[in-house]
Amino acid sequence: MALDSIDKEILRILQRDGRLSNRDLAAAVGLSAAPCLRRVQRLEEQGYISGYAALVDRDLVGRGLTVFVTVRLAQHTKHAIERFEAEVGKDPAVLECHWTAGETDYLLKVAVADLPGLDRFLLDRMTRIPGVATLQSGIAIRTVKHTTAVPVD
Amino acid sequence: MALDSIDKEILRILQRDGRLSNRDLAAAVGLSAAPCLRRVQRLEEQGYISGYAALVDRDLVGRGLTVFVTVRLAQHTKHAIERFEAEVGKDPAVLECHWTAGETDYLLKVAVADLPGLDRFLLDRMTRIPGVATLQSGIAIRTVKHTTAVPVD
DNA sequence: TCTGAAATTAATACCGC
DNA sequence: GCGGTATTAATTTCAGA
Repeated sequence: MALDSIDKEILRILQRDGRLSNRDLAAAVGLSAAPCLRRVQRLEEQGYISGYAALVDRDLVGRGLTVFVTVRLAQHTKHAIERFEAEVGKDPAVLECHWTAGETDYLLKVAVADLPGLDRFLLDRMTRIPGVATLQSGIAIRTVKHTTAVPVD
Repeated sequence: MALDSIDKEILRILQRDGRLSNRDLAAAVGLSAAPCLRRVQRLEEQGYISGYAALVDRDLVGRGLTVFVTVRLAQHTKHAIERFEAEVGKDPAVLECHWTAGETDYLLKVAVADLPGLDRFLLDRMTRIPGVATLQSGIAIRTVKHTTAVPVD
C-alpha cells in the first residue's frame, strides 16, 4: 500500500515526462525493466496515477486567456447547486471548479480566447444558469508558473 | 501551420489519454500509423503539444488540500517582483502562480496536506519572502471539476 | 522481488501511390 | 499528403535466483 522511495521517484519522473519509455524510466530509478513496469502498473491500479495527458499550448490553440471567475449563488438549495455543477461540468472552457470556503461559493478556472470570449462565456453561459447571483473575474495578465506536478515526498 | 480537423482530434484524444499508442490513435482518427505519427511529431515540434504528464492523485500522495492564495506586494519594484516570482517558482507546493488584474497582485494555487500544512506554507514560506504585504487563502472544500484538457476547436 | 532472456507488440523509416 | 511493408525498438511475460 505505502510507497517506497523508488515508487516516489517514479511518480516524480512520470509527472515530468509521462511518455518516458519504461526502459528509460527503469534506468533512471536503477531497476531493470520488468520490476519497473510492475511498479508503474501497481501505481496505476491503485490510483496513484489517475491518468496520462498531453499538455497542450493554450496560446497556440486559441485559448490563451486564463480567467479565475468567482461565483456566488442566490440560494444554496440542493437543486441550485446540482444545476450549477452540472452546467459547469459540461462546459469545456471551465478547466477547474472548486467549492470554496469564504465569501464566494465557487472558484472557476476558465480558458477563453480573449476578452470578447470572456464576455461570451459570462453572458451566454454563466448568467444563464439559474441561481447564479454574482460573478467576479480575475484575469491572469501573466502566468508566472504552471505545473501539473504535485510534490511527492 | 494551421490545424485541420484531424490534428484537432489528435489533440483532443491525447489530452484525454497521453499514453495512447500511435496505432490506436491512428485508428481513432481514421488514419494509418505512419501519417498519424507524422502529425503527432509535427504537433510536438511546433509546440502544440508542450509535453506529456502522468496525473497523480493528490489525496493519495498526501497533498489533498488545494488552496488559492492571493498575494499583495508592498511595493511593485522590479526587485520585489523578481524575488517573489523566483521564490514561488522553486516552491513545489505552488502549482500555479498568476499575475492578475484587479485588487491583488498574484493568485497562487497551492497543494498542501492539510490545514497545518497550509499554516506552514504561509508562515514559513510566504511571509518570509521580502515584499509580501498581505495574504488571503481560499480553501477548496470540494473540487467539482478538474481537467487539464483545453478545448480545441 | 529482482534479473535476464524470450515472445509479443509497437514505433518508425522507406518507398510507391 | 496517405498507405503498406520492413526494420528497429519497446513492452510484457516468464523462468530462475
